[in-house]
Amino acid sequence: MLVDTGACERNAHVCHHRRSDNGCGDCKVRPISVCSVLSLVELEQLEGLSQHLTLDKGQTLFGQDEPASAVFNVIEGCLRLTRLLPDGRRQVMGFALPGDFLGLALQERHSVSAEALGQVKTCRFGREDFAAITEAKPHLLKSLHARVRYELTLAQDQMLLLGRRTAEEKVASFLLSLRDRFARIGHNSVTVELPMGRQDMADYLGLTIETVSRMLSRLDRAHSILLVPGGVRLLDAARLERLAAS
Amino acid sequence: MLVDTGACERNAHVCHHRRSDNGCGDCKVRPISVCSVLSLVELEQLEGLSQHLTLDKGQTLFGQDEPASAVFNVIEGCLRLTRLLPDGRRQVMGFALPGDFLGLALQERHSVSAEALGQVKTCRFGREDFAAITEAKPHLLKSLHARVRYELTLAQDQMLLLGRRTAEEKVASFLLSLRDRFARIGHNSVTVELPMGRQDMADYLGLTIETVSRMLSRLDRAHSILLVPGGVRLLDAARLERLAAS
DNA sequence: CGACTTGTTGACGCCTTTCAACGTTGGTGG
DNA sequence: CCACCAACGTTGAAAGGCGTCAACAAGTCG
Repeated sequence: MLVDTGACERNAHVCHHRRSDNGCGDCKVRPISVCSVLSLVELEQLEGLSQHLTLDKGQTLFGQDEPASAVFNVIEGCLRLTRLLPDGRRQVMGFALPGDFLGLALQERHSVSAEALGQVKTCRFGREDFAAITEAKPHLLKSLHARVRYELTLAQDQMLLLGRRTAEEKVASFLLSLRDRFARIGHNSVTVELPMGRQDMADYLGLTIETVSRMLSRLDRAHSILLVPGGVRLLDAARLERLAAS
Repeated sequence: MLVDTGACERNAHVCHHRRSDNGCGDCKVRPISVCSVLSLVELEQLEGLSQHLTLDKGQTLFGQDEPASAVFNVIEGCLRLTRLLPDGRRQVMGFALPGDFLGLALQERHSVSAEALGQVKTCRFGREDFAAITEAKPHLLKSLHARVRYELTLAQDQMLLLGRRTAEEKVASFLLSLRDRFARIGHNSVTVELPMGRQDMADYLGLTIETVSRMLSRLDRAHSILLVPGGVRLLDAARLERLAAS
């Protein structure tokens, strides 16, 4: 379980992008990322400082307690953000989707580790570079600030869920929030993709894998959802909302 | 449980402080508050925009979902930050101590309600005024940004605690973290004051009041702690650390 | 003192975990 | 093509930790 500094990027595919066809101007996630507040001129300045970085399923972008040498925009794919207890118990702090920014906390060391749940494409900025950019561009700092504040309210939602909700409420609430997140990045459907495994869901919701499986089965039997390979079809979202009791 | 806008300040003692003996220059919590990054000149500008506001035990500073019309520095006392589920279940998101800043999330509406656990003194800034100040002073924005980022890692700690720790670990961990927080604001002692009731601790840790009471009794019988009126004396902090398993 | 709030303790019950077995899927190689 | 295997998911039975219910103690305020 040891994670070296930079280990993450050893097997990853790095690409210093020049003013080519995958520059910032063509970035798929620009409108939903922190970069949305930057002008075209500013984006050109950014291009030289960023690298594209691709991870395969299971690879680690950065590890817990590892020096935070960079921050990332997620362009494509899904990552799992986890924190470990010394005895091996694991808490998934969240899942990062396209448009999300990794490294908001920007401490000396990463407080979580980030692992790819499938193929992932990211845009990497060195820590020093990024600090200099935010220093020079107050509106970017404000955008980042707004994002952390939003993350904080999400964390509070999760604290309420972990502390005061039953297993069934947790699972129902999780499916709905995932649907909403996918909707916000353009992937709008009654069928919600589940890029993470049952164990990841369990560690996110403070449950065991068996309980998650049982609750999904129960919702399926009640025709609230339909379990499909790789995801879930929400048949009765209204009932889920009632269960989630938000 | 209805909370009117401004209801908070109806019964509170408001004091527009002028360049008197309790101006920003003499502020007890300045070195540990967000204001620590401001120069004396800037503090003078601030004084006209701030009000002192005193609450008695049980009074509400602001309520959940109430429009966020102001932000606050806590000068003295302790507040409870809570979020409510429609059915009445409650999660305490945190406790605010002197030097803490309330309203960091700075959304349209407050995501939590803040209630005084004893007599509380705060320094109030109108939302518009405060937005203008941060707009004009980038270093204040950076200081606020650093604070939210820190809050976010604290929230992650709490998520790990809520999701993956046993009742005993939760209580032990809570006592230690409270000791550390008091230490950081100058109140350094083996006897940890508990300004909140058992129910508040329970709602913070995702437990019931009975379980909190039982765990405290168990730690007391094991001579790890000594229950004293209004607080706890930590007799064997090392054992607590081991229990907390951080 | 008496009513009320807050905290403690015990007995019991239930929801979730634990332990275990089985089914399913996907990749590999005979 | 299919046997084989490992990883993942599902389901059942039993156990246990924490919640629920209830009684009691302690402190507070009129």
